[in-house]
Amino acid sequence: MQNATLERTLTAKRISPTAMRLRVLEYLVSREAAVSLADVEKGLAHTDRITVYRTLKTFEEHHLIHSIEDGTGATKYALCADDCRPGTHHHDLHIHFYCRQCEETTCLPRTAIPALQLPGGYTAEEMSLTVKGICHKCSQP
Amino acid sequence: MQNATLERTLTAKRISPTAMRLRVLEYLVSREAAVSLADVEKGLAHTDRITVYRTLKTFEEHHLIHSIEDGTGATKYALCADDCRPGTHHHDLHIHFYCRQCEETTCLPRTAIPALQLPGGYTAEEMSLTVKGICHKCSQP
DNA sequence: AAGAAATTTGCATAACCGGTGCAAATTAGG
DNA sequence: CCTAATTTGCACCGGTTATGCAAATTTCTT
Repeated sequence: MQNATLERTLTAKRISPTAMRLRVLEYLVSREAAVSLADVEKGLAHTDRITVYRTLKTFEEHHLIHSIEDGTGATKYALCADDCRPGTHHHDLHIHFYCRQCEETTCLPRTAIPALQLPGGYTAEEMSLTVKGICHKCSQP
Repeated sequence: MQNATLERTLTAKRISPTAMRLRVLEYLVSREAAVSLADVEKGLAHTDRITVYRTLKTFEEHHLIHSIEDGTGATKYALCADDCRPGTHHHDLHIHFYCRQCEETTCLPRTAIPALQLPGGYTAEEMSLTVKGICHKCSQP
């Protein structure tokens, strides 16, 4: 992806486009599956783990990425959909699929979570639905 | 709860009723919300963290309790419903509710997860749905 | 363009959670 | 009651998340 495009992606979310952040974002868009902090650290040479950690936190605060708990112990991160801006941010209202074969976690944006009827008095603000199984790539014969 | 009742609960799941396990189980049934390893450690005096850890693992293996990832970083545990025995164990197929006010996680067994239609090629084996918001206790005026 | 202010980065360091190996203590079995 | 198996407690390890602080970079102002 063009550097100018990455830069516009950051400024659109009101994130100062520093060299570090451009590198992390470039890595994120190059990966299809959700990535962990360790993944980014390994994928980018000569980077400080703490800086990557804070970069991801900044991205998350500005709703450029969202975090995923897939049960592996390490928090994963994935780019938000384009229409995921503050105010209409739907808090990851899609399924996260963890494949126990390839051990990758992916977002399934086209699979909406059906509306739930919570017991009286309960108010839902966010929800996360993680499904574990075999993904379509690993199901190929 | 009577000690004999606790003991029967353990033996029914084929767990040897040692003193340690009876104490941990007594603590679990006394708590309404899901508890973390640290909670049990703090709730019971003169206990070794590792022993509690392994006790919880044993309980989980024998389907007496199930683990919950509520996004707080620490794994929580809650007693399984009575009909949750091996074979018909439904892998926590109910909603887990995390209240950001009281910071407690509870099971909502009467709120079933609606069936999902996954994209082609994907096979679901387990799933977990965690809802974050305000619980009925913290909604009281 | 230059200098000051604010932000970002990198290093040290630590808290916390989950986990393993091994020897002592406890429980179960004959 | 004595032996074998299980359980418990201590020492210790590793990974992830996190904070404080000084240096470097970026942004703002003149």
